[in-house]
Amino acid sequence: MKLATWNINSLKVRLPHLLDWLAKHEPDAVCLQETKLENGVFPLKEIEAAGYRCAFSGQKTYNGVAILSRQPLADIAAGIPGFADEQKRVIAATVGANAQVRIVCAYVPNGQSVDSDKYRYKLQWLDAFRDWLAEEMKRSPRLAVLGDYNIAPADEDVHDPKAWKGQVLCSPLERNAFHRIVGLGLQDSFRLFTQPEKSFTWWDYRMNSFRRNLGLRIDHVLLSPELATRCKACRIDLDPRRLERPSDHAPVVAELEV
DNA sequence: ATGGCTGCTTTGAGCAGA
Repeated sequence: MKLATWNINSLKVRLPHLLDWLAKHEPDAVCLQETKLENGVFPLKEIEAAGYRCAFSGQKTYNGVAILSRQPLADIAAGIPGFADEQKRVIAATVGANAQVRIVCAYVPNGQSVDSDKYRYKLQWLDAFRDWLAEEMKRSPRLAVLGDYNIAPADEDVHDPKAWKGQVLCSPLERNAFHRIVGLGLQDSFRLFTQPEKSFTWWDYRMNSFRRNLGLRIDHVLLSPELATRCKACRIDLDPRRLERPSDHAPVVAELEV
C-alpha cells in the first residue's frame, strides 16, 4: 500500500498536477491539504475518472482537506470530536477491503508567529488533536496520520536552524506538541530510514528558495506501531515542486506492506 | 532591509500562508 500526503495549495489551480501525479505514481491513498474549495465545487468527477474515491471537507479561500483512495472509503468523519472549530482541517476514513487502515488527514494551523492568537489556537488545536488520536489509536491498530503539521520536528528538518530558532514552526512548544503525538506510539515514518541530508517538504515561493533548497520538513506521515513495522520506505517527491506554478509543498510517500 | 511569491477575494489592495 502506497500512502501519500500533499499540501496542494489550491486544488482548483493544482488539479492538473494532481491528476498527472496520480497517473504516474498510482498511490493507494492520498491526503490533500489546503484544497481551498467548498464541498459543492470539489472536482469529484475529474478525480473519480482517475480511479479514486473521495472524502472531503472544505471551505472557501482557506484550509480544506481530502482523502482520495482507490479502494472504497468507510467511516468518514470530519473534524476533531468535541473540539468546536469552523476551520476545515481534519478528515478521517478507513480504506482497504480486508486489511483495513484508518487514515487521518490533517492540516495543522500555521500559527503565524509565536506571539499571535493564531499560535495559541495552534497549540490548543494540537492538544485536542493529540487527545483524539489517543482514542483513535485504541480503536485502530492500523492508524496512519498524514498531513501538513506545520512543525519542523528537529533542527535537521530546518535549512537554517539558527535563523529559525524559536520561530513559529520550530518553537519548543510546537515541537513538544509534535513529540507528544509521537509519544502516543505514532512513528515519524520518514525517520525510520536513512535519508539525504537537508530533506525538506516546503520551500518559500520567494528568494528562489526551492532552487537553493532553503526549506523545512513540515509534512509528515506518522504510523502506529503495527504499520511502522510494515513500512518499507518513505520519501519526498521533489518532482512536482519543479513544475510550472507548483504548490509550495512537495508530496511525501510511504510504502507499506499491507 | 520585515520585503521577497502565490492564491484568494463582493476585482482591489490586503490578508494569509510558512
